[in-house]
Amino acid sequence: MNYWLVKSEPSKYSWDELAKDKKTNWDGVRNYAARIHLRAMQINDRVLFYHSNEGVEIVGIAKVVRTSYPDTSSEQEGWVMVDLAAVKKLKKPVTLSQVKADKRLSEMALIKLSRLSVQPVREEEWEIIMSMAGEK
DNA sequence: GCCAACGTTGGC
DNA sequence: GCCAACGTTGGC
Repeated sequence: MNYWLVKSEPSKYSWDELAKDKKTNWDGVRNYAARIHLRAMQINDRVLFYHSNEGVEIVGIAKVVRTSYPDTSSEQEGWVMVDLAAVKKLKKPVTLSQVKADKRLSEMALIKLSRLSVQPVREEEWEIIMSMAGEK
């Protein structure tokens, strides 16, 4: 199983909306690096849900329920989306400043590639974040 | 193929 | 609202 992180501006699509919808198609990704990660996603991979701009924190866990398929929101060929389903809201959200403050997380794409909207998370990083979130 | 100009993302 | 970082575009 692989781990990922996706970003969303809560004013556009928040964790609460995903929790209410149960699942959603993760469309609108128009970045080549992000697309590579979308294509690599497998069913049941775990996905951290991050709120950018507002909150600036990891708020929940989602999972991949459908692997990549053509993004119908794009007029151009080639862009893809996946389907994500809500798994659970974190007991305690993990803020960007907490991630920045932990040396063990200093290699995270969230910090190093701050503009990448779909990014991989290492298993060690996942475990650290889970413990910060009070999930262990 | 280089690089300047420009647009977008996202933290603060 | 500002600005740094970075991706994309387009002229040469």
